[in-house]
Amino acid sequence: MSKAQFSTKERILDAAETLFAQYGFGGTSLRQVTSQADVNIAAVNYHFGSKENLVNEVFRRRMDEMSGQRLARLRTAVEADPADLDGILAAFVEPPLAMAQDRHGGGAFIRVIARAYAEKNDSLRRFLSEQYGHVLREFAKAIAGCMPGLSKEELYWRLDFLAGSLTYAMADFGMIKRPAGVSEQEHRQRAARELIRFAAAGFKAGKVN
Amino acid sequence: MSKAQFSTKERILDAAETLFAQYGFGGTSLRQVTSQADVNIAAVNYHFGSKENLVNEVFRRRMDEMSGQRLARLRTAVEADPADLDGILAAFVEPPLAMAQDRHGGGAFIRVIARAYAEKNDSLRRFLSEQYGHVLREFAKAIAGCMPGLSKEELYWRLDFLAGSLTYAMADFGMIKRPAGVSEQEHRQRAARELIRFAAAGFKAGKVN
DNA sequence: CACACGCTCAAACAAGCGTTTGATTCAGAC
DNA sequence: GTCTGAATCAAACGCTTGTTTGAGCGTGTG
Repeated sequence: MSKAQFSTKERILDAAETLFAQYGFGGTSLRQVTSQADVNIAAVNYHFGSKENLVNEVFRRRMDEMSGQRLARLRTAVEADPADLDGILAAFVEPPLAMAQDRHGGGAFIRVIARAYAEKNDSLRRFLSEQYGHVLREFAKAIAGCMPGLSKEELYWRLDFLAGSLTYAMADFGMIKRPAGVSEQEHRQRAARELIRFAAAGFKAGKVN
Repeated sequence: MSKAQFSTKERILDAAETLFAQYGFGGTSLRQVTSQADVNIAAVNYHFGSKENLVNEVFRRRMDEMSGQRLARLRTAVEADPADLDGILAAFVEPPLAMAQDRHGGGAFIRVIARAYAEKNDSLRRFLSEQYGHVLREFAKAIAGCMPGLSKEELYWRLDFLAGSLTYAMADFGMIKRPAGVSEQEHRQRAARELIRFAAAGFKAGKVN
């Protein structure tokens, strides 16, 4: 957090990430960002050009890392046992949840993703689907390998449901609150286990009708 | 939409609902609302007192209806067969989905709910949990009746996952798009069936660990 | 030393925000 | 006819927004 250790650019990105997670993109002013980053207000437009560019940069910084982790874990899971659905779902669910509990780096980033979907920023969503859509397709392929009876359509429905549950859970939108006495890390790990269990059973459900 | 047919208050509520669904609460200005409603800007504060009050009223108008439908369907489902989890989940899932496809009334309202969670408007969330928290508790009780082995904690986790999937699906956040040639009504019904199937299997999953 | 360049700063910019004001309109009561 | 009170209106309020400006800083090069 000290001014000496991190560059102005990094401090702005960190502050923006935290505040976007808390208040959304539209709900966060550049004055909030620059104040928290201990930086002059003009620095944002100097380093990023505009607020919209800042939003994109906040994403780019973390998204590559997360997608890479997901794909790497997917590959090792499939190599170990291509029929292990739980392993595949863990590869999908755990990197974002791990990131969510990582305090130093993008602990807030996960909530920013949820924001992005909720605010329906079309240009941002297009950016995400263009840049990272192949990750979802990889997972769909792997899951299809586990579940030969499942139609492609059903598979995508259920991936949507999983993504919804994950987003919701990660953003603390729901009723479940971390109880006192339980560390945040334990809470996140519990969430991952519960979600994997829930989703695995859901994916294994018989065909509708 | 004509000025003669609906009161100023109703026109403001309709316009606000539509715009809130599209741009969020913070992203919608009162000038947008009053312009779309063909009403003077001062009318909002005259009839509602403040923007925050307007937001609450947009919710109150539809939420009572939706909660009533959910509870009514829950009661008949439990009376018919207290062990029928699918019936209980249908009582939870179908009223909002039906509302989402109702073009005349709150077709936009469902997305407004998703917004509400995403924007983490604390006062609004408090309002919702105070006014409509008992509905969730009723469902939790009914589901617990079906699933005697499930701990209260796990039950709430899974309700959160269901709510996440439902919100996500209703707001069209996901990848699944309605194919050409499929009516919106068919699409919504498909969504309901798929989600119930998915969630029922998830609820029936064994304990974690 | 002098010049140049990357960077930071206080200050101002126009535009938009939610809200308030005070005048005006208009139907119904007496 | 007069009075009343609800409803609507144009205009302005003070404030915050994202962005721009131009001066000034410090560092490294020639």
